[in-house]
Formats: sequence, structure tokens, C-alpha cells
Amino acid sequence: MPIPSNYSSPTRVSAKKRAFAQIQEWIIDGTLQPKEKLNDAELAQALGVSRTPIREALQLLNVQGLVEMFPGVGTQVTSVKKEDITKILPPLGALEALAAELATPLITQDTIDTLREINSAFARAIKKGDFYSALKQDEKFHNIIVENAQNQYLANSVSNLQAHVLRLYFHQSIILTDTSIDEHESMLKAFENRDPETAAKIARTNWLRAIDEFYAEQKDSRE
Amino acid sequence: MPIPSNYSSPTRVSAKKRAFAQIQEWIIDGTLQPKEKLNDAELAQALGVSRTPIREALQLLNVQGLVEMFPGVGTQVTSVKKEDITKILPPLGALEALAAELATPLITQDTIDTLREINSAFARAIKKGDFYSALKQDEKFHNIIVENAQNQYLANSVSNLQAHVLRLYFHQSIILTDTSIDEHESMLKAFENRDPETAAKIARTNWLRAIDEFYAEQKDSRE
DNA sequence: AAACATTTGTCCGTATGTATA
DNA sequence: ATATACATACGGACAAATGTT
Repeated sequence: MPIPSNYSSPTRVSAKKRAFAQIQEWIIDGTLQPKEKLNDAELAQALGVSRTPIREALQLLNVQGLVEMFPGVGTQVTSVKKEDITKILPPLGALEALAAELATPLITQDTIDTLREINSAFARAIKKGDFYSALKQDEKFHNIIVENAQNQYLANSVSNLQAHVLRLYFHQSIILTDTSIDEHESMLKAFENRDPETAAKIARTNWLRAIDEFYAEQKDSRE
Repeated sequence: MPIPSNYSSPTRVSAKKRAFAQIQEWIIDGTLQPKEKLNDAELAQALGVSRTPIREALQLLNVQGLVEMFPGVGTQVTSVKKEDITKILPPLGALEALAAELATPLITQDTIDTLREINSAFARAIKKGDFYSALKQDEKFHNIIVENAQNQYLANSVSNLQAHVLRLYFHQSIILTDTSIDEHESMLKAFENRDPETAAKIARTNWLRAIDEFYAEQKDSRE
């Protein structure tokens, strides 16, 4: 029986990592609801592993702020209020603004072209009303900018906040609008002009605007 | 035999937390050097616990970026170059600027007075040449501002970066100068004037200046 | 007040994987 | 290439702590 040569690479991940990814996904997409109790023995059985990797995964999720642990009492999914976007987006906006600023002198025209393509896909998804796909494109767009800032400390800080943004999307706090399409293009223009201040300013606005839009939507739905 | 009434509270911490705090301290103060190998069995014996809490503590330190783990191979203290301040301080400065901005409308005169006292202690420590004490006062000063921003996501992001700043201090990358004394006072004035833009700008400069001073010092020592 | 039930915290043995002789 | 040494990854059992009946 022939053995595929690329056998080891595809799924050689530890039980801990699989548990982490799976539980995180369940929390983000709402399968595990806020305040829901997390019993490590149950999760262990559900994922077919022992308690050890589950415990370790839960501790990492605790650091990320997705679960809270009460020693000797219990572990649960952290609660999340829709208004939390007002807490999460300002720091994320500040960091993404810095990322845009730092990336400006480093980014290549090739990368800018790639970003332009992603923004087109983002635009198509928005027009089609496929908001989940739009969200993924938006995430890809911003991640490429962060990568190009070439600062691991910055990248880590951003990724910790991003999980929360994703969760808020599933809790209907984040609304994607076509305003972002033009903002993205303006950022690309700023990159091409090597204008870090403008790039930073747009990046920040791009995130903070979502706060205003959320409250406008809230107001609409009350009327 | 009388039992102290406040017995349970003082040292009722888990082995994991003790291990985490101890190992983190050793890494920050240089007892455990960059690139040094971390054997969990050894650490377990040194701290008088089993390997489990050590493993868990190391995983948290890994997330914090103080240790790197190579599955199945080994765990070691992350390397740190003095130039890393140019990577760490920009995101920290951006977040502290945001903290100052958000704290401006929320901070009370009482708190401002407390900050002024801390800045006096900071000034005295600088004049005396007691830089470690100055560092602790500086940390206290900034932490109070972050607390008053009342944003847990922001506070978490900041504290993750702070451990690295402390380690850089012990590696002689961070230099404290008396310029900070006046900058702190200017921030307090901005708080009293309820001027968030100015407060944010000073907070950011206060951190970024350390980069310039580091390179000036490097240059001096070459001459 | 005390024993109980539940859940987390810790210990240690074993399996698995990697690097080296 | 095989074997060997070594470190991590995981599993399962026990101990400790908490809240409750």
C-alpha cells in the first residue's frame, strides 16, 4: 500500500490545539453561549481526548478573554454585551492605525494590488448581501496590513482582539456597510502616496465608524 | 493556639499561579537568560510541585511571548534584542495614548492628586539615581491612567506588553530620564483642562521618546 | 454544623515524537 | 539506518476546595 509522501504535514496538530480551535469556534459562532458552563470532563468526552488538553485549551481561552475561570467553582463562557463594541473597537482601531502607519513605507506595489483585489471581493460580497464572506475578506485585508507592519508584538495584540470582533459579528453587533469599500481604497491610495498619517487616520476611522453605525441601527430598530 | 483571622486570604494561590509568577520574575530579571532551556521536571523540583502546574505556567508565558515552545523538542526563554524596544514601544504608546484620551473625561481630581504624588516620588527616585524604584513609580502612574480608561480589553492589551518593557529595563534597553517628570505633569494639566487630544499626544510621546534616547545612548557609548 | 456532591487542581506514569550517536 | 536518550504530550487517578443539603 503506497503511503502518501505528504502524510505527516497536513493534520499533525496536538490535541490541545485542536481543542483550542474547536472550543474557540464554538464560542465565537454562538454554539457555546455566553455564561454557558464549561465542564472539562464533558468537553473531553465530546472531543475524544482526556481532560488535560481541554484544561490547557481553556486556560488559553481564558487569557484571550473568551472564558472565565472561578477556581474550585467552575468555568464558563464570558458574557458579552452588544455594547462591548464600544470597548473593543477603540483599542483595535488604535493598533490598526499604527499598523497602517508602519506598513506605509514597507508595503510593495504588488501587495497593494493584492489588497485591491481583496477589496473587490469584499465589495462583491457586500453587494450580494453575503456578509459572512465580506467579513472574512475584510479580516484578510486588515491582516495583510498588520503583517506588513513587521511587528510581532503589534500582530499579537491585534489577533487577541480580533476573536472578540468575530464573536460580536455573530451577536449582531457588527454591521458591515459599503462605506468600508471606499475607505479601503482611500487607504490603498495613501499607501501609494507613501502618506502614513492619512493611512493611519483612515484605518482608525474605518473601525470607529462601526460604533456609530451600531448605535444608529439600534436607534432605527426602536423607531 | 490562636489562629490569625486573616489566615486564608494572604497565600491562598494555586501552584500554577505561583509557578507562573516566579518563572516570569526570573525571566524578567534575567535569572533565566534568553535562549536558556526550560526543563519542566527541573523547574518542578525547584518549586516543589509536580510538572503539571509548571507546564501550564509555561504555556501562559508562551502566550505572553516570554518563552517559546517547540513541540516534542524543547522549551526555552525567548531571545530578546535591545532593539526590540523599537517594536514594543510603538504599540504600547498607541494604547497608552488611547488610555489617556479615554480617561480624560472620567478621571477625578482626587485621582489626579494621587498621580501628582506618584510623580513626585518618581522625581525623587530619578534624582537619587534609584532607577528601579523610579520604574515602579512610572509603572504605577501609567497603570492608574489605564484603569481610569475603564476598558478591560485595553487594560489586557497593555499588561501583556508591560512584561516585555520590564524585561528590557533589566537588559539595559530602557533608560529613564528626568524629561518624563515634566511630561507627566503636562499630562496631569491636560486632564485638569479636560483636553483628551493633548493628554493622548503627551502619553504617546512619553513612550516613543525612550526609543530616541536609547539610540542616543548607543551612539554615546560608541564615541 | 457536618457530610455530600461536584468541579477544579495536582500528581505521576506512560506513550509519542525528535534529535543524536 | 537503527538504536538510544531525552523531552514533551497525554491519560487517568487522587486530592483539595467550594457550595449545598
